[in-house]
Amino acid sequence: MQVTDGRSLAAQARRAQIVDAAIEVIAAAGFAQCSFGRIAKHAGLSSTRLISYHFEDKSELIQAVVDTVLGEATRYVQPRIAAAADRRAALAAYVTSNLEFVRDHPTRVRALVEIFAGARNDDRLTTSDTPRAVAIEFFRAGQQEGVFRRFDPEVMATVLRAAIDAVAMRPDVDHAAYAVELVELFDRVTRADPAPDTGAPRPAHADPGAEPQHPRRAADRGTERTGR
Amino acid sequence: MQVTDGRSLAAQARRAQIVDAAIEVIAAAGFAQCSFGRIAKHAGLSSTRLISYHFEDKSELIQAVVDTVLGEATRYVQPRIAAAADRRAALAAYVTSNLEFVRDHPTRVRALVEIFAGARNDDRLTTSDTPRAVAIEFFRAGQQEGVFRRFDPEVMATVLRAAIDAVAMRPDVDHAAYAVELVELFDRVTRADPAPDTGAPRPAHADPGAEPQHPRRAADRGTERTGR
Amino acid sequence: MQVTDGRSLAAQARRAQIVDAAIEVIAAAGFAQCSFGRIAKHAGLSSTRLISYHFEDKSELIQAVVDTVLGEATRYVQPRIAAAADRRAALAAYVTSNLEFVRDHPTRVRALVEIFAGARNDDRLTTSDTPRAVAIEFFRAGQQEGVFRRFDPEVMATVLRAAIDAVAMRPDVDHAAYAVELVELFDRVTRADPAPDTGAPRPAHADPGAEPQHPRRAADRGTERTGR
Amino acid sequence: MQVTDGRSLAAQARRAQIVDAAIEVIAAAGFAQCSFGRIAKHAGLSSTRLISYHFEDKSELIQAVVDTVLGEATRYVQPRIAAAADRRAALAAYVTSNLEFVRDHPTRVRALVEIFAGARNDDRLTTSDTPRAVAIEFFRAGQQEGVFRRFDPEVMATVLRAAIDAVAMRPDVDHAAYAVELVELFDRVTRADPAPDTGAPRPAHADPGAEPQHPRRAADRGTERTGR
DNA sequence: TATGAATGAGTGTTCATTCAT
DNA sequence: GATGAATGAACACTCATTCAT
Repeated sequence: MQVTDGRSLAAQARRAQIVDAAIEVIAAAGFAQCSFGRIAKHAGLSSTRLISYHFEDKSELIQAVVDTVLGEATRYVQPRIAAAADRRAALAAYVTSNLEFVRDHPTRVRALVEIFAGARNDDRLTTSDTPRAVAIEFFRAGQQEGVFRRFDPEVMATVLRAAIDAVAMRPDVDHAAYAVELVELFDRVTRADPAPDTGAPRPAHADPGAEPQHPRRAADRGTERTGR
Repeated sequence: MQVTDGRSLAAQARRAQIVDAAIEVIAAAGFAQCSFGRIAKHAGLSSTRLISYHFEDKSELIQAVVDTVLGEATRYVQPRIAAAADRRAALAAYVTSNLEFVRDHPTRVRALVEIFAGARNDDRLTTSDTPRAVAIEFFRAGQQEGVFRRFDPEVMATVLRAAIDAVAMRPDVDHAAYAVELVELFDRVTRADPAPDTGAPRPAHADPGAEPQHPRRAADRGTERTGR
Repeated sequence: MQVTDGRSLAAQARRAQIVDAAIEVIAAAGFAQCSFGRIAKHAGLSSTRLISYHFEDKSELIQAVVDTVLGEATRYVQPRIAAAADRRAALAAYVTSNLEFVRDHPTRVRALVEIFAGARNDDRLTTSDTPRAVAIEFFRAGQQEGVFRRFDPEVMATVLRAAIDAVAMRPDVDHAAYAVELVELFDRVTRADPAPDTGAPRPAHADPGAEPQHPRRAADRGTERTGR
Repeated sequence: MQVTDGRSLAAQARRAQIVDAAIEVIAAAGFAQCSFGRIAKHAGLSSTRLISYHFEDKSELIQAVVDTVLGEATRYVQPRIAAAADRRAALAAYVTSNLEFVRDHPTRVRALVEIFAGARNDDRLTTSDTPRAVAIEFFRAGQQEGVFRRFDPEVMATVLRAAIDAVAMRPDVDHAAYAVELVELFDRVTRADPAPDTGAPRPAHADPGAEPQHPRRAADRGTERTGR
């Protein structure tokens, strides 16, 4: 009975099996219909007792589903962001790799979205590192670097996550095309305005007092755009 | 016993009372927890029988909720869109009035979003005129007029609706600020690129009143689009 | 407001309409599923209140169904029996006309059979002149005339009624063929044995002390049989 | 936890207890009134939950009732038929043993008849080997052997079954007398007519042991039948 | 580690009936 | 003569959970 993280290997395998069954049930029938009975039937277990044996209660099972899928997604997306040459490429990588993960694991992502949509506060889901929070931080950093224009990072993060999650719920979507569109969309809407070549006053919403944008980098981006 | 639309006034009032109670229950506890029992308790009814007396079915009640809220929203938003000077102003009016409706009726919108998120296909909700479909048509028309750049109208509509609906689920949001941000965001991301041949400076916000859209220019942009 | 039997013509018509609807519901869905709600829906009534207005309670409605159909059947069958030349022809007429009535009014007979099969003692159905009682009397009379052999009239009546009622529940049956078979069957099984041409003792079950059978009539029947 | 047929002994006992209670409720109150609540009360169970725990469905419970009683009846009747010297004796044994079973287990047979009368097609009862089908086959075989006269086996089987089932619904009946009558009745109505060419006297009851059936005679009767 | 048995609360829905016009 | 509104009881069924091995 080898033990890691306080659980034997057999128990870990059982938990994983149950989590997988739960994911499939949720994705197929929705969070509301995800009962121990359904999961047990889907997993071929003789009784629901096996589930309540391995999980303290239902919310612990749901928590395990969230942690599992979120972990997988993070392990897929993060290195692709880290490999990006600069922050704008990172944004593109973020969108692209997220949509790739959705494409490759539609069931798991659907389950996640269903849970986030259906769970209530009293279900006591703890998601310390919610994707939205990560995105907010990402945009804030980009703005401090002067790569992104001035906008409310929370709003933009909300829109970004909503746009990605929406794909998971539309099974008919062409992921590749959607990805191209979304990359273009968020590139347009986040990029800093080009430095005005005349002395004309800047548009009101760009705060002149903020970190000035490096002309060189802006120019780079300009040509980059032209080349597309 | 005056009768409109085939139902007595008393019955209409009861139905409205029940629909309102259902909305509040759904917004507070979620679609999954919206049972006749909860609704009856919330509305102070003596038994759930009163609900099944006035509604054939649970799905008929949910349908009534959807029709009610969707009707209210449409009656609020549509005249504001119609009053806009041109399509880009209409887009701003769309975003703004939608967010105003969310701000003024957060409970009702939350209920609607919960239903759309939680309902499955076999719940047979009939929403002939789903908001997303309306938005798709809106963007398509704007592209034909040459006011919007080339993008996939379905993707854009998905993002637009997702962005608006997301607000309803975040009760802490500053609606006014959010509205300003979203207007700016969707203006940037939809507007047609400036004609590349003139070096003339372009105002950051194209004032629709100052620069009337001529069919000819729309045609120009058309060729421009073709060149991509 | 003309009145017969204590009820106005309009009320009589309504009652008949409701009775007809009840018959169709019972025949189609069974006695157990025959609820006021179903009847009202089938008859196109806006509420069940109309039914409970015209009938004291459910058992009165069922009683009305029984009386109606039983009356119709009696009015069809009785003259045909009365027109028969002798009792054996009357038996044939009984079987034949009963099956004709079943053929022509399958729905009504089905309803009747469903009621008799499904009703319990506490449903307080009063059928003073039940078909089985009539048949018992018929066989008893035939035996006294010496036309029928010795058998238990109750058993024979039970079998006769069961055989006829069974047809109503088998919608695929060829009524004409069934009628021919049943006539032959009950003729064979009821007819008095031919007078033994030897002095051999009669079979045990024929009580020699009972009314002697008229040789002439028995002979008639014998030739009649031979001619078939 | 010994296990037979995939169920523990305890579970089998519980199921049997519930089935027995269901039988008694159905026989006493009718199929329509057979609810989980009534069964639970009759069996002294604390809640209906115990029933739905041991049976997937109400229809599974009813199916269990049918299988149980039909199995018992078959196990009683079949060896008695098999022990009969010839087919006519088998017919007598069929009637007699059926009525004996009815006499000894009136409640169980009543329940069975109630179910068959009250169940509808959508109750999806699977009775592959319905008693009527067995009877049809029995008569067909007897005709091929030349033991039975020409008649429609389906009609005869319908009458036979209806006659037997009717007894179960008449609690006041003298089973022994009824059995004697029915045996006589179906013997008379099924037996082949005597060959018309010989003037030899024919015993009222053909003793099967005395007059062995020769294939040749069967052929004779075959042509005789063709002549009708 | 696993599991069969049991359970009370709650689901939507149907029922015949009563009340008040 | 007709009807809309209301109601308590019962229906089969599902739920997560506890008990006892």
